[in-house]
Amino acid sequence: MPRKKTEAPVPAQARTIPDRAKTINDIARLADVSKKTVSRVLNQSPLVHQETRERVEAVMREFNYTPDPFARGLAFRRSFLIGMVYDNPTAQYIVNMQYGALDAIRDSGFELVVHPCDSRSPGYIDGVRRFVQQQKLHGVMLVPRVSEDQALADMLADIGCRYSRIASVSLDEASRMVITHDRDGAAEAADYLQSLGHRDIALITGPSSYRSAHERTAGFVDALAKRGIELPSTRIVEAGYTFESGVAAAELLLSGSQRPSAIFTGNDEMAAGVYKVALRSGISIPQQLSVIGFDDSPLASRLWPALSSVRLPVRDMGRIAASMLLQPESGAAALVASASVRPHLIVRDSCQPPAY
Amino acid sequence: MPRKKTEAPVPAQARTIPDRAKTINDIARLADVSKKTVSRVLNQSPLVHQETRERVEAVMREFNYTPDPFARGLAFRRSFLIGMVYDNPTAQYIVNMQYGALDAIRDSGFELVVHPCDSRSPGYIDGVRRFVQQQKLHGVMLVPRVSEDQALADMLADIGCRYSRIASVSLDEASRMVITHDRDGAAEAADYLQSLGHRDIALITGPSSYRSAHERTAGFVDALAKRGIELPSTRIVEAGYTFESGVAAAELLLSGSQRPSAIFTGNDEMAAGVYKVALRSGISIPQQLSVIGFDDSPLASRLWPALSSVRLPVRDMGRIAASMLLQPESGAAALVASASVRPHLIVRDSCQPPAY
DNA sequence: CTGAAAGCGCTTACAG
DNA sequence: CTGAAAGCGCTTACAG
Repeated sequence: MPRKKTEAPVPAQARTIPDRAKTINDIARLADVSKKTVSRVLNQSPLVHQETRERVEAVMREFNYTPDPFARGLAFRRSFLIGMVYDNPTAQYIVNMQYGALDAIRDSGFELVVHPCDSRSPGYIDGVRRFVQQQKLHGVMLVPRVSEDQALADMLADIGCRYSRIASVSLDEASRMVITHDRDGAAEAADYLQSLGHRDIALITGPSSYRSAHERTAGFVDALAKRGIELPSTRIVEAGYTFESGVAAAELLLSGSQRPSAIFTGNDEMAAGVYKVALRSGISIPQQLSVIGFDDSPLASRLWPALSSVRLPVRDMGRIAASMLLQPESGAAALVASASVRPHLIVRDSCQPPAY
Repeated sequence: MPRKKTEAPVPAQARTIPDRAKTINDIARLADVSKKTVSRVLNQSPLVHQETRERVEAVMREFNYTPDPFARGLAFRRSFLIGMVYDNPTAQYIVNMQYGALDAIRDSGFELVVHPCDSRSPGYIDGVRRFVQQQKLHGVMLVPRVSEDQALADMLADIGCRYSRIASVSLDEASRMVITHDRDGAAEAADYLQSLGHRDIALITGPSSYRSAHERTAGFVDALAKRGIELPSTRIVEAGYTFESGVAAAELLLSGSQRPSAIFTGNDEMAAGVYKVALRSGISIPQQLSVIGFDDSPLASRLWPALSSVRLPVRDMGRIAASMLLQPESGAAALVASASVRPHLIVRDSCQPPAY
């Protein structure tokens, strides 16, 4: 790739590139085009002669040129930053989602900016708005549970900020949704317990205000019903997705003389609560009690016996949600087909047939 | 705070502010000063008359003005972004550190950009350099274990990027260090076990290439020695900071007929491995075996019996490390006094006197 | 298909 | 203590 030093009658001086980062002007001079043409190449405009484009690209590559994101941000009135907005899910969930988003934006020139917030505080939507407008974000990923807040989505649409939402069911246009189908995962857990022979099964759910909790509960209850098992309301306890609330719910379910032979919990934290109550009461898992969690957090394999749990492909979810933001408006449709991810049950050592 | 509409003989037209975000020009016009003076107020220059400053600030407040970070970034050749560079510690650690950093930059106009990397891959330092230069980062926080890599720090110094390092011991100038004193935390664990009456104690360490592992080991061994207990080399097993490696190490230590009465592990993951082996072998915790972990991860309280563990104030560490980057060069000294954080033992249910 | 001019919203020299 | 000019590195709008 020789530099065509002698091709054009450009004075030597004009070819002298200072020893600092190259700018669009340097590239233009070296490629014997105007900066506007370089800009066109940068922005993939079709209005460039193939030969010209190649020459410009060669120079860019030779000098390892990347455009200044701040100059572009100023001119475009839009940055090359993707925001991730979330409200306190578990740490592993956040981190996996971040890895997924970073997978998607790697080598794209975009970067990831994080914005945790408290969706119960009154000013949180304003906080997100300031964040988005101040940083001129290219787009934001909405993670459960803020993804379920229609007022937030409305605000973003209002200010013209693109976004993608990750949720257990569709809440928006397909091009903005990553649907996780939690219902199917819960159904798989139900089928598995039924197939092992369990009939007296209990359920510890997350807070009913969470869409995911609702979906997981419905998926589990419906799948059991389909196999002829009706859960009495005494076998369904609502808890708060926390370890402590799981402990309290388990105490309720395991204290009576009529114990269920299996418990499904809306997440792994609450399953750990069930473990605590069972171990402390001398109820052995899985011999006397089968347990299934949801999330497949690291906790699941750390517990003993290792907890069977429904895994959500969180990293994939993050990758897809970020990709949706990068697509040009028109290309979003192409992604929709893959924008639906499926949970599946990871079987470990916490279940066996009931001891009747 | 009435707008002094009639004070200066400015034509009405000049006071008409379009209905878009205010710029420095709008503020200048409204405050009857030049944009340069507004810029001075923005940058806290002392070269502004007190009265002028107050007038400008009032206008800024009235119109909720915040400067455009991209325009500033372009002119300053430096952004208002803080980078966090890390190499795969546990999720909770990362998330807590992020919360701490966000605590520090809240309302400062800065934002946090995350950059996980793989310090074993050959090009990782180059990757960080591109990240820093491309985004013109204001500074980066180096989290263990990348914080221990002198080559990384040298590269950053080389390109003139400010940074702060979080590590168990001092590795750099005081103004760039948050020192976590892991040694003291491990010593506290040793003292506690000794005070309970344990004499035959074992240690599962992290990889010797990690500075934190070295410090935790040294702190534990030295504190025991100071109390007259020498650990034979057979009681010290090096593992990999992972659950699985903890299982393997525990199998080694718990298989013989001469079992130690207590085990201290370099992190909670490995302590969970000890739990697994003990539970599966019918060794009851804490009756037959006391265990102490390090990190106080969420896992610690989820295990049963709840694991005593040494807590590092990770969020504080993140807050301090980010604050150091925000200080003007001169002000860094003021922070040094507080830039040293102390671990402490959280006592739960995993230890009791040995059953001799 | 290509380019010269003006502008994005700030700052750094340089004057006064 | 304050300001007019030029510039940061890109893009948009307009010509050709």
